Amino acid sequence: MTADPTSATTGDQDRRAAVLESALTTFARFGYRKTSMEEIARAADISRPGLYFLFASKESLFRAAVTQALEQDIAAIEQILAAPGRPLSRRIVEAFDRWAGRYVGPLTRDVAVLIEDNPTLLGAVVETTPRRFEELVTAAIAADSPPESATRITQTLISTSIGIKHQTDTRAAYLERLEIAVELLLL
Amino acid sequence: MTADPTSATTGDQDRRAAVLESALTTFARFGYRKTSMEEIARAADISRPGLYFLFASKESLFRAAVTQALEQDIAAIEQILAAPGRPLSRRIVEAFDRWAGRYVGPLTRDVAVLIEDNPTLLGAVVETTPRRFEELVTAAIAADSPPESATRITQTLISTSIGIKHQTDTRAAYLERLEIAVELLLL
DNA sequence: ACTATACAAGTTAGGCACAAACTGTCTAGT
DNA sequence: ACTAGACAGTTTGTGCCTAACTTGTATAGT
Repeated sequence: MTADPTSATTGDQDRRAAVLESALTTFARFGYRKTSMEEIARAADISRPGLYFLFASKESLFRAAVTQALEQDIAAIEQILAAPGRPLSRRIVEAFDRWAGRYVGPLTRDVAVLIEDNPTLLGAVVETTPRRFEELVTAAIAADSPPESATRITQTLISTSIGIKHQTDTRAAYLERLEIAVELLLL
Repeated sequence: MTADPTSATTGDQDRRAAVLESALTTFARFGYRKTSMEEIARAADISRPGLYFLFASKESLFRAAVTQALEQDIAAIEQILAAPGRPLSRRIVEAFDRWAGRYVGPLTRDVAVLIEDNPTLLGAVVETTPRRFEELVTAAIAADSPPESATRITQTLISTSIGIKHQTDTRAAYLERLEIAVELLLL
């Protein structure tokens, strides 16, 4: 008998996840076109044919990398917003930080641009995930506010977050401005 | 004796202003580089050498066009915010509409990008005018709110406006979203 | 106070050949 | 379940040339 197939599958998925994570940062640094499969393989410490063993093509790899990052972000945001002890404004700020603040820094600040610039390469995830984020934030706010104004507060906060992302260069600056906006809008 | 020099000078300035206005829309359509002096002259219904009689170079023409537009915007915004009868939120919305909503439409939506893409061509106007806009809005809000929170409300509104500008395609959509934000932030 | 025409100097665009790099696949090896 | 190496077919970058265009100016005319 060989090794337990379940753990073997888990090992596969771990490897895939690790490759996708490093691949996304590589894509973020150089953009989709200028990132070669060789560079991705080197960053993941595997051979280039081995990379093709894990992913059928560069395009599907890119899709998987973005999808994984978005799903992990959504999962983390669900956790953050569900934490019962912390005040609402604190949870909202942390949710936005995970959603947008992560992608402000000089290194990975182009992930958002990367996604926006290649809409055809990515499936419906790019459309549905922001909507999911909006739903989560709206639900969290609706616990403390009338539900009708919760959607308006959420939409305004999302716009504000986008604006701040364009105005600031560091994650700290983004957070500072966002905290003010959340404080003003959640009263 | 020849014609009155004062009226002659005024005529010059009117012609200059009209040329600058059409030149700005032409720049907005094709960008700075791809707009030729011939096109600008044609749009202004004068000859190309005549254009050089009014402006020494393409660069100074561009600078003058942007400067004039910004100064006219600021002047109009001063008028809007100073109108005593209208409610504050209405005046704020109209001020932002003049400041940013004007540059959302499909035709002239790239004026902001145009300005941001050519920082070296433009002098300090591009830095000082947004600051002036912020000061005007802050002063208007400070009439109804504690001055300390007025600056924070203004900064947040500016960020929100930038975000909405990136999310919407039409001036009407921009206005709709902005009105919600102003209503939420001015309570 | 302009227009029309023309011109020099410089920049840009298009075409084309050729070298380099990239993707996706295969084979052999461990 | 991989790695190393190699390979075909295609895409991409580069150097170079020429034609077209652009800027700024000058001249003559009204």
